[in-house]
Amino acid sequence: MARQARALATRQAVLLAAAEVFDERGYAAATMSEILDRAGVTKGALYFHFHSKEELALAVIEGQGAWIASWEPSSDSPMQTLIDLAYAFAHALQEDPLVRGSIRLTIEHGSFTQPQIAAYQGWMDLVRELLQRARDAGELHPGIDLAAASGVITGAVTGIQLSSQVLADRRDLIQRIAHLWTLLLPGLVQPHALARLSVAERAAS
Amino acid sequence: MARQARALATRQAVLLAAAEVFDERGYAAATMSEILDRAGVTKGALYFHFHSKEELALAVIEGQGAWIASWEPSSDSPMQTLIDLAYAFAHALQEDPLVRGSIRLTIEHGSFTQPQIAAYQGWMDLVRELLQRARDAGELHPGIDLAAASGVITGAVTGIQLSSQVLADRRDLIQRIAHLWTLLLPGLVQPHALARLSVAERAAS
DNA sequence: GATAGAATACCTACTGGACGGTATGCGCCC
DNA sequence: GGGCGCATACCGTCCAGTAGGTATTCTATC
Repeated sequence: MARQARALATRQAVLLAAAEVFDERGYAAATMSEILDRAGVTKGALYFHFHSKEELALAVIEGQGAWIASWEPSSDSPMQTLIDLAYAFAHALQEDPLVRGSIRLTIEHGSFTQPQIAAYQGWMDLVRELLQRARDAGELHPGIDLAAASGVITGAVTGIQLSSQVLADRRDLIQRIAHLWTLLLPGLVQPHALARLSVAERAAS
Repeated sequence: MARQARALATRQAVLLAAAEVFDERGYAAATMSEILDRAGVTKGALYFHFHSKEELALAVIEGQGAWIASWEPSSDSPMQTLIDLAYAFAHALQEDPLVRGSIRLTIEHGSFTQPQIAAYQGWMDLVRELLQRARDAGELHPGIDLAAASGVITGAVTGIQLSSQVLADRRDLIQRIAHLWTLLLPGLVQPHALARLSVAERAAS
């Protein structure tokens, strides 16, 4: 382990640089040279750790799963947890290059289809599970289609994130998420539950 | 006009082929050769009509504006018109290659930023105007922020379209749009108006 | 309504550069 | 001293764009 300390550092540097470049340019327009330069690493070093551009991209996409796995649900009501998740994700999109790059690669379709679908599915599963718990807690309207609702929520967050990125470099992302929840919750949760939810972002725990 | 008949045909063929390839591959991964082949046209012909790859892409993006301009609002309530617009757009995404390519180029950011923002803005303006009329007609909840709502709606449609594309090649797009409206309308319109709206797709006029 | 000639529309062959990937070699730590 | 981690130089390919020539169609003049 110790002898790999340097190796691990360069690997991380490459991964970070790759995520940044993929985020800014997209997969096809990203060049290995730019990743090299930004990581401050030579070609030999990069290709020692990642055998191809595609493998590198897949490693970046993995970052998404890592973020989901590392996310800790608040000990609040399921619905409130879902709301908080959206804000936590929004902040990750603003600050964590790996998440940013990962999302862009997931959204761009063409080369990878398989892992992209898996990444999407990871999100939908998480949202759906929270919705399920919200239903069990009696927060949701009766008759809500959980699969449909989780599809709408993930899709809407995806799109809102995207338009915020194109129009304002994600600076207004938090606000837009707030607007989304404001409009979406009345169709989702029962009035008594709605009254107890804080739609705006809450202070980080 | 008559003397340009042939020229116009090839120009259209190129534009169509370009839209298809851009839709399938994205801007950077799209090659002029593939566009050439698919259009059944030679390089000289293409470069006579479009002087660069970028110019070609911009021409495709224009298709979006053309679609908006050619769209005719139904003579129904403003809110119903907005709902119908989403379905009409969904069908265009399923069937009209120019719209498909146009959307992908708009969503991919990087090279064009300026025209992309304009395209986005066109959509938001249209949605906002319909919302304004809906408010004037007393359909909306009081206190709805029109700018915020139009941002949420366009963003949500964008993202839902995208996830439908990645996950199911847009086959379930109509359904997903229906789910979106089902969840979104209660937070947007007043109960008496909601009762009069048909959320599902209506037969084409 | 034929003819010249001038645009217009298109074709083919080519070029320079950039890109992803590789081969080979060298130092440094266990 | 052996393999892990990295450096450098190089290769083949592909791509956007161009140069220069050719066909096609319109216009003008008779």
